[in-house]
Amino acid sequence: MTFQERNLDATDWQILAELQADGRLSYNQLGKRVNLSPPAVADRVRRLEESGVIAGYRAEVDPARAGQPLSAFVQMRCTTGRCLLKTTRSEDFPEVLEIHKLSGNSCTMLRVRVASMLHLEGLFERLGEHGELNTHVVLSTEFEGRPVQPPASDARPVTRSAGWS
Amino acid sequence: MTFQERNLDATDWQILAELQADGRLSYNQLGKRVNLSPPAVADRVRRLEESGVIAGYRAEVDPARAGQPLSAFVQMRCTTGRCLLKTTRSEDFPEVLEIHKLSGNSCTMLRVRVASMLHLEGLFERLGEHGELNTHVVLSTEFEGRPVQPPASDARPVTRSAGWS
DNA sequence: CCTGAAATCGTCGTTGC
DNA sequence: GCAACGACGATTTCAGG
Repeated sequence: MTFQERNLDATDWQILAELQADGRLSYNQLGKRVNLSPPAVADRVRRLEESGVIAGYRAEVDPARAGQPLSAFVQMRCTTGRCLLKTTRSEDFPEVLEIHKLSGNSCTMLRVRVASMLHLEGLFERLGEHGELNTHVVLSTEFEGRPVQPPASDARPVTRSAGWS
Repeated sequence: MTFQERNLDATDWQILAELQADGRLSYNQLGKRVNLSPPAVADRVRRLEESGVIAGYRAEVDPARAGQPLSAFVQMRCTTGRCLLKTTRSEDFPEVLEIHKLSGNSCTMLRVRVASMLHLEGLFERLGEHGELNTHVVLSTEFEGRPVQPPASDARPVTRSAGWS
């Protein structure tokens, strides 16, 4: 699929907001909230799906209530030739929920989720084989999963005079 | 709601796996995949919802295709009395997708998402008012949103002899 | 937990603006 | 090109065993 960025109007963003809040809204209810007929919203939603803006629909599982209350961030500075991304497959580390390549000193940023401190310790030991770790245990999460929102209309974030400050 | 951790059997985990992959599965299709009748799976799903294991159903929006291709992690070391958590409301920073309180040196870990480098620069300047920043721009994301999976049956991650190594 | 029937919803083709 | 109307098919839900 070619990567074309669709032009989203206000109605599209309204639809995205509703479906990010409740992915199981019927086209009937969704149509009422955005002031469109059910077939009209169905058409728009289908276009959003086909263009990839809507990547899918997921049930959100509360990890704590599913028996995995501990999470952490792990910055990795991979040993040359032993980078986690190249020497292992994702199935070897089911506790790793996300892997991001970073700029800067750290090679990658990992997000992990485990059942207990014992699991976390064991995971850190296994990850340590692949490089230098910098771990941050999450004490609590203020919020996450905030919906993607339309960019601010005043697109210019700061006004500065030319030259160095 | 009291925080009771439900006992999930193999069928529950199977249901959770399917609904995390596709949150819009009908009870008909879901029943076929887990070998249950539609009313039976509907009952199980309803119990999972009411117990909070299933926190909700969300449409997953691809931020890049929605015009916000840049993301970053921000570790904050809040200035005393100016902690971001206490002096601002979340609406003041719509670019912040997640806020986690951390152990260790950093006060909090933020996950941010913006439309351009100019936005990112402006956001960093605004966040800088609240404490010391340590920013990590994401170059690419290997994967994220991996589903919550059942804990491994061999719950003991490592075997070690007593005493210091 | 499975089988049947009624109500609701999604889908499709058509028409009108 | 987009939105509203109407009929068919599927799904959800409730009753009973």
